[in-house]
Amino acid sequence: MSQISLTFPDGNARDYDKGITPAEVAESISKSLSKKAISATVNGAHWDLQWPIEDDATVAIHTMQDDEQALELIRHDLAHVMARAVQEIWPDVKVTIGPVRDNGWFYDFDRAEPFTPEDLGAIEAKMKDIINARDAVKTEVWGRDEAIEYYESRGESFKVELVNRIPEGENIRMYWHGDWQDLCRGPHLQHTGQLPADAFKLTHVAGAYWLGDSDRPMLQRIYGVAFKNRKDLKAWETMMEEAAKRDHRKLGREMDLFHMQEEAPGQIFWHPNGWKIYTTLQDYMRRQQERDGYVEVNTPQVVNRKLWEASGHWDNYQENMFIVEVDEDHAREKTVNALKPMNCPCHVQVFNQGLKSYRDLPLRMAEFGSCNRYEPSGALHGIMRVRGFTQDDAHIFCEESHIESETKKFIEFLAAIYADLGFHDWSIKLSTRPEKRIGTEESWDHAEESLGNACKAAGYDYEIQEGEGAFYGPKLEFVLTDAIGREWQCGTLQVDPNLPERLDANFVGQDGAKHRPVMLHRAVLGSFERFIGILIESHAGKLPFWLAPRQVVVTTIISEADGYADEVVAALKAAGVRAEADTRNEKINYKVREHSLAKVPVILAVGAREVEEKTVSVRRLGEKQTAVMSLDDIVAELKDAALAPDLK
RNA sequence: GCUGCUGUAGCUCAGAGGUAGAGCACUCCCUUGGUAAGGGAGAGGUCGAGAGUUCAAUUCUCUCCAGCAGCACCA
Repeated sequence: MSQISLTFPDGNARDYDKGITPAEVAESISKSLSKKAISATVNGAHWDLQWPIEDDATVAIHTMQDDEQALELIRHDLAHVMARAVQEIWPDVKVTIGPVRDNGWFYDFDRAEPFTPEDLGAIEAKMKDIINARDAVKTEVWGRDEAIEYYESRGESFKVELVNRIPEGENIRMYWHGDWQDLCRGPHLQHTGQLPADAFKLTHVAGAYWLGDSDRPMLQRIYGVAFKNRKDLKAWETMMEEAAKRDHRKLGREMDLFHMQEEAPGQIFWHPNGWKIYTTLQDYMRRQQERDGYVEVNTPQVVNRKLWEASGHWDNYQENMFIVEVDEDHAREKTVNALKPMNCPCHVQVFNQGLKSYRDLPLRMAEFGSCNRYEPSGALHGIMRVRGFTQDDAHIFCEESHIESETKKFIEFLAAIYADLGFHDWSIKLSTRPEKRIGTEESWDHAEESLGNACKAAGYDYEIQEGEGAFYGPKLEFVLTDAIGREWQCGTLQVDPNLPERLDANFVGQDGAKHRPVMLHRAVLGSFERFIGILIESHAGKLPFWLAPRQVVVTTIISEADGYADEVVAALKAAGVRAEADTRNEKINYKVREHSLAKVPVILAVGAREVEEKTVSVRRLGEKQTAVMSLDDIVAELKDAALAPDLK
């Protein structure tokens, strides 16, 4: 038998028989390692302990100390254990796929009856039995026909399809957890006893399409989460509770920001408090855009379908547009309009008025564009995904040669705004040409290169999303991370040579001939509605002072201080601070509690002493201590704090 | 749109085949109290909408609407 040389992480190499498995390697090193081993990394690939090694390789044996591999295996093996538990309880259920995802896994099942929350408990209990049984995991490579015959004989039609989808030349790997069998890529643990019986939880059931295709049958997906130990599971539960506390729908009600109701699904009734956030943010954005060389326009809401046909939206998005039919007197046919789902075609109309010269480019045309899209009912989510929204939209009409410099300028613009808004952790994704596309390879090369170069020139790295671009051009997506680590795609920049072509936009070049401009669609916040939702959740409602809708409440301790409270409020208002007095006949405890819950950043209390000394007792949100300050000092401080970051 | 679940007072929720209840919020009264709920009284509901079963429906059935969790979608 021929020998192979295995190199270990410490640099030492040893010769072994060809075809040796990591399990045997571990055994050769030490008894305890062989017991603790969970998997290996062989030449960079995550490797099952049972898979043979055929050539010289670098080998690292993993134990539960290696978080990345341990979690991957725990979650993956639990997916199998759950599927086994389900089939042991309900033998007629068909199994499909069960990958690792986020903090756990899911597994999709085909079963006529829906799973109930009580079922989840029963499955969990059965899973614990399987873990306690410490059943060995075994694996074999099978031939395609053999595997298909096996699954057909068991009526596992979804597995048959999966086997058929495995590309030629790839191993068809069969796994057993005890007697229970599944088709699986692996790797897996040595035995189910290596799983933590107290660190997983089945979270919920939901429908999911087979292979993610809405034309295919809907299966039942059971989600689970799993960690290395109970402590980590608890931490996850705490984190989920924290996220629930931050839910913008809950905070929106508690802070009296907005409401939504049945008669206008997917649309927002902004209350005075919420609208204050909105307008403050919009005023800020308007100042930024003016400073950065944009011109602001405003365009119609209801536009004849002819324009949408010309732009191509009618063909692609008719289903998602609000159609408005107008039956004009004496008209043979109704006029068909659509509420605008986006602003770009209208912006091209503005561009097309009058002759444009190359000297006019780049032309940066901005609009706080109110759009309406008939989003599928299941997509709606609070103010984050709505049917009526306003984008901080702009289109930069430019020449191809401007793409790079305009993109760099935009990235710097966006970076400054995110920083002002308190988001310092964000990243860029570059989506490149998809399979179905229009335009020449040269123009794609140029556009993709321009976007990449612009990122580098602005000093940012980017991640490439192969084939994720729009059919007409590549795009950048800007993803920010919020205070509890969740990611939100907000900003975007898309290169579009198509729409100017379709809507016949042109400019007179230096050569006196007509040329086609390129459009860059771009947004920083995305939509105000969604962005405000993100702000609320990221700050848990405790917005930065300048954005807080109610900045100061002056509470009285005794009614004799009412007049002074009004004086304090007047002084704050004169300084541009949003202040109100609370002179209700309630105790200070009561008032402090109420305004704290409403997330008012500063509570000023005034009683006999304050009236006497012309001071206020200052209590800041989130702090227990209070401090006495002179009226002049607090007004000066809050006057500054109330200014938007760009006005300081 | 699809699967499952939910819809009772402003909010959070309980309830039962015989037309409803709690806490908080609200109004009034007492209380002037020093930093996260002082006390008392009162008012408040076509039980999401429509149809069906029934002597009787808010409760059971069906349809619709909306919401929630996923999936699909997101120009």
